[in-house]
Amino acid sequence: MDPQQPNSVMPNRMVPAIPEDGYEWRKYGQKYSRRISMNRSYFKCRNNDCSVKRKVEWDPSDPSNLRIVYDGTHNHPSPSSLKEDESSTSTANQYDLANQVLRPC
DNA sequence: CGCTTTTGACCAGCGC
DNA sequence: GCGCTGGTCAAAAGCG
Repeated sequence: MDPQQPNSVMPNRMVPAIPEDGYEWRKYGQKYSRRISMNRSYFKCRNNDCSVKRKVEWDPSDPSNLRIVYDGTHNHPSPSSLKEDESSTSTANQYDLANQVLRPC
C-alpha cells in the first residue's frame, strides 16, 4: 500500500534520504522555502580546517528530487577515503562532487 | 558525559 | 517605505 513506512521505525530523522558523499556533516539549520516549495537543510562539514557548507533541497512531496549544493571546497581527505586505500595518487579524489544531480531545471 | 539533533527568532539585502 | 526571503546562531533534550 503506501510506500511510506508502516513500521514504527524510521531510519531517517526528518529528511527523506541524503546521499552520502563520504564526508561528515553536522546539520545546523532547516528551513522551508515557499518560493520553490522545497525544504532546505543546512549542513556544515566538521573539521578544524575544513568548514565547507552543504545545502540540501528537496520537495516535501517528492523526496526523490534532491538538490545538493556545495559551498566551498574540502582541504582534507574524506574520512571514507582514509579508512581504505586511496587510489594510489590521490588523482582527484579531493573534490569528488560528482553528486551534482542532473536536473533539467 | 559528550555529542548530536531540532526549532524559533533575528538580521540583512533587495525589489517594487 | 514595506514586505519577503535567505542564512546563521542559540538553547534544550535524548541517546549510547
